[in-house]
Amino acid sequence: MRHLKDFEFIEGVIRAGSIRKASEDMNITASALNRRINKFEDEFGYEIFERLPRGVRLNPAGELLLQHIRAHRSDFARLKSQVSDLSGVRRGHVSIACSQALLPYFLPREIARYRNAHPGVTFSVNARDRVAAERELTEFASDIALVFEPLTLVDFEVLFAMAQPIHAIMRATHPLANRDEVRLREVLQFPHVAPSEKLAVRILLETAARRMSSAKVSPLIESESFDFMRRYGDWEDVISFQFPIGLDMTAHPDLVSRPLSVRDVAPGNLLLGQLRGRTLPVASARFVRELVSALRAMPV
Amino acid sequence: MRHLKDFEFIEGVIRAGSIRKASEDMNITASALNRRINKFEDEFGYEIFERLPRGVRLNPAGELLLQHIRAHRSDFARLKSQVSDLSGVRRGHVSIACSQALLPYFLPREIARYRNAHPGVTFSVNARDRVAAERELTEFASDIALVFEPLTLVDFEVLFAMAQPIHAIMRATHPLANRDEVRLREVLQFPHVAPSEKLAVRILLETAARRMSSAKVSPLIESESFDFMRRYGDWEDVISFQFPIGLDMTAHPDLVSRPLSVRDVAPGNLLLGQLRGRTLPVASARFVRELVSALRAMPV
DNA sequence: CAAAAGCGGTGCAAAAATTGCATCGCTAAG
DNA sequence: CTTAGCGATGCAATTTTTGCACCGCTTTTG
Repeated sequence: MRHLKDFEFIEGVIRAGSIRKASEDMNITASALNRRINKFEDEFGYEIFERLPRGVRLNPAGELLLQHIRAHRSDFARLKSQVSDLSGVRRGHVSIACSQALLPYFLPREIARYRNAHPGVTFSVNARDRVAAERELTEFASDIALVFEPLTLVDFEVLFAMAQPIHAIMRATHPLANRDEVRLREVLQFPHVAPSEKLAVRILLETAARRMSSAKVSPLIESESFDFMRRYGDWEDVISFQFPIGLDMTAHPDLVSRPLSVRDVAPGNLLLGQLRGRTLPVASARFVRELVSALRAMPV
Repeated sequence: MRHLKDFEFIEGVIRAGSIRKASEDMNITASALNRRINKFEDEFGYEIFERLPRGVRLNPAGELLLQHIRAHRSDFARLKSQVSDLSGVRRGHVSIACSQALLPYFLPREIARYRNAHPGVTFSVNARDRVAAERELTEFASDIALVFEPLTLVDFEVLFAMAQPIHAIMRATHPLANRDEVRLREVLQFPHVAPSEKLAVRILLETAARRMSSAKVSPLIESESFDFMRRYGDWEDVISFQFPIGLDMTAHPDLVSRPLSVRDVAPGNLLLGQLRGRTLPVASARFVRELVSALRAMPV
């Protein structure tokens, strides 16, 4: 597409930090690229780059332009998706930034179901913490986010919200395994592992523990990977924590999961969201509808 | 701006209805224009025009593209306005579609006040009936609309609403001139003039009259111009109708305006609105804020 | 019913825009 | 103080776009 060429070059220069570096990445001479940039600034009426001795950097006007470029690219993708939709092709792409808990069971199941009905639709799925997920939305790098406890909510438009209590996962032989729910103070007295500070589970646990004098989160092992922590339980008798949407206990008959009492620990808020004010591509919008009804139908 | 060139040509072809006609309007040969269109369709991946024996017409994909073009043009204008704003230029343009009642007093005063603070900002102000105003918003031909009783409200995002009772304007010597408010049945028994069917005042009057058996709107003169109707009162002793925001009785000491009783006639809803979901250029957005506070401060 | 008028598409050469190469002047790192 | 890396620029080569003439087609018109 002709019009987007300039935009691509500009983004390339931003990424590379200098015109010369960018020119190597993009099969073009530095001089030609330089002239394109200068010409664009001329026609645009304002400089968008600061010329530094070691390269270029966006000035405030350029920052605004970059935002426009990203918005335009996404709009254009949506247009194409609408057009191919009305020609019956029913194609499209959905990009999702999500919490780890959605990766093993929930999203594979839902995406498979959706692709069964719409085989032309492709997906990108990436685990992101709550900060990164919000940033990806604003940069139009992801269409939708499905994360626990997003941080700022400034540009995050909530499409669906759902509370999930944290579950403690332990061996079926564990002393606490026969309870219906477990108390935080109890569970922290046993050896346990916990996710790292930037993950919602840990934050909720810490917040709850701070409210109690004698309780303290002191994990034997800290990790960003819930997968790792669950598997570590095969080797040592420890308690781990996870949201139930990330669990399928039938696959592990020797393990049990018990909810932490909501009297102790606030449940995590799973939020489905998009960039505020953005109109999603049709494929993404339709998938969101499916997700919402699937989440609604979830057992609590 | 290079990227917008294709879009301009496409819009030209849509306007002209044929490539040849458009080519005459736009200083380009038909063949060159034809090739641009074909090339664009190639790169876009879909045809956007139906080829008819007497010209071309948009197909559904083209309609979507047209919407995108308009949105993009407006976005780009907003970007420029933001950029010039941060370079301290404080320029911009605000286009308004409004009811006639706003033309003589309210908008001139508010625009003058605004331009006093921001001399770089220019305005387009055009009287439009409620149907045309909504269409202009969707076509990005106007940034904001200020109209009585818009029709569909589908794409009309209400930014501020305010009810105004219809006033009857008569000579100070008129038999009804000493009332605080007048009843519809009374006023219709005197010679009166009324706006035409597509204007909100008339619709409200007709709706009210239909609810009464004996009352009927039977104007001596019908006009789309409130200015004309008011001036006609200089020559014949007739009652005319208008919203108070369009009146300044101090300028006409021989005339009085009396509200129609709200028991008889529903007040008109003056709605300030924009295209739903659109982000306005900074100048327009700021002017909207001023308008809202001015409307809020209006005496009822 | 045939001629005319109007339409979109196309081959080819001229014109215009873009690109690559060599090189300049500048600044900060070594 | 040298040097490496940067953006800018003059000039020629190359690619893209345009204008002209003309084709095949359909509808209008006399």
